[in-house]
Amino acid sequence: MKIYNTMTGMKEAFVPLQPGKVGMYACGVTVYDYCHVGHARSAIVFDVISRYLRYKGFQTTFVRNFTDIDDKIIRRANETGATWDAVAAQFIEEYYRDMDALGIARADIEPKATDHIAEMIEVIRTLIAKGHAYAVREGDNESVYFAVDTFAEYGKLSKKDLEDLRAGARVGVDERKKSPMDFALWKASKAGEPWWESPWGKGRPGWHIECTAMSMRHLGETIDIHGGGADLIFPHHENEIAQSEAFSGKPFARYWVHNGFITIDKEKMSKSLGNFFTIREILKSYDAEVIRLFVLSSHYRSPIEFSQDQLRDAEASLDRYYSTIARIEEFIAVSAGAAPKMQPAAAAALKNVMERFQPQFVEAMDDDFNTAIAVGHLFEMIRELNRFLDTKPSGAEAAGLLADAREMLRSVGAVLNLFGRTPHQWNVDLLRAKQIALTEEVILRKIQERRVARENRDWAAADALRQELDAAGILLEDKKDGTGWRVKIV
RNA sequence: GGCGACGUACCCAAGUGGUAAGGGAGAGGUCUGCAAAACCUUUAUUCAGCGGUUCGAAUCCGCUCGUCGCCUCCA
Repeated sequence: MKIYNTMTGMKEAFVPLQPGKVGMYACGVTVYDYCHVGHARSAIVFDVISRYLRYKGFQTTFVRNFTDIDDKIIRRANETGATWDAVAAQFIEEYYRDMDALGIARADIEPKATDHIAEMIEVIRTLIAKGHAYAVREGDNESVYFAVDTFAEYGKLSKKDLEDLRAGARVGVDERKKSPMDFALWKASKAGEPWWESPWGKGRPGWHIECTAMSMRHLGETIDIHGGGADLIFPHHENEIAQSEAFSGKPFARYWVHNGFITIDKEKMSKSLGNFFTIREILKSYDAEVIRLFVLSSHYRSPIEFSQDQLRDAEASLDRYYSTIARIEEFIAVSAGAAPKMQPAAAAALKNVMERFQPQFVEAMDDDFNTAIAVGHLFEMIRELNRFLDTKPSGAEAAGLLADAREMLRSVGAVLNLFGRTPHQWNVDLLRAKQIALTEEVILRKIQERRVARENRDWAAADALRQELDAAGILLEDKKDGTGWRVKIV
């Protein structure tokens, strides 16, 4: 298995610290607002990575944190009149609502920054003792900064040169810092801000220190995989490395994994640009699985352009998948008991694709979690299954083959957490996602009416019913043993 | 200004040395009472451009053009 490591800029063979075990930490969200599609991408990517690691047999411990204390949370609290911890609690809840909908599994450990203040203080103390950090008085309390000059390898992750950073510093230089690049480990609390008691008086943690404290507490001083969005490379992850390695003297993470952005009109989707869609907004008109497939159709490091067209593409692909599964189920129900019949060439072609399917999936995922290729193979299988069905086979052997194929798709789909529903459920859920004002009951009644009309060879009445449903967004499919319905895509 | 990505058909997208996956859209066909789905055919002698290395390059190197990201909070 190979993983692209941001640290080296290369795909590397994945060798965990302890054979068979993986410790992985992904930076989660700061809980001050609803999540947007960019957050969804990151969550989906690391969800799939952890699922795949388990699929490969690694005993995986996955930690994803919540940043529940920070300037933005405090600001939000001040704006809304709520307390800072109420804001955090609310948006953790909202986060779970969105992520649960998207099929993001809970991480094994989901720590909160504020539950690890003691660990952070311990790390900061040691860093001061080792000469890597210094306290600066601010009123009655002190702030503590990490002295970047004491960590010779600073910049190794983001490939930045300390001199360039200084020269290009765009932020107003804080007079109290020894060097402009020094960053806060601990912030003296200002009036009205939340605070914790510390050796430096009343204060609160800086942003980066929480990940060091939580990662070490839950996974040890060196972990296998540390991930997050590409925008965290600098300064967040760079600073984590500096403080963590200065503290422990050991490598902090062996593989650094960063997902690419979601863009709109080629620009990064972000709060500050205002060009974002919340997960919740998208879920008003698309099924959650559509978002998942949209994300997993590209490699996790590539930028993906967000648009309605893209979502519709993903929706059409999913519909194709579920339609094929529906065909298979129908075949098994209807034709399995019939006289055995299979065209040898068609059966051989299907068997061939089936044999290659799982190894190809593993090969794709082993190559830096290439879900785009994996999804490609999945749809090749779909095409082959349809081809086979078109040869009109029958009998138990054909049914067995199709059942095996369906099971393969299901088990591989589970790693991506896709394709988990029945075709019927997919269509029922689409009624809601597409806000179609018909219930399944009504649709079935219309189909019944149309059946009667067709039996009477009243084609005009039958077609009128078809058109009526079509106008509402429902397609009817006449088959040998009856008429089925599906939600029209696009 | 510094650093780093990326540029593959109408659209999306994989492909990091061996002769262009897959999906969508379009056109034609098979099937169908009409449809739909599905399948078949068709859409890049070519991978932003120009040079170079090589028996061989979309893949490696150089330059040019274009787009984006990070350098400040950001998934």
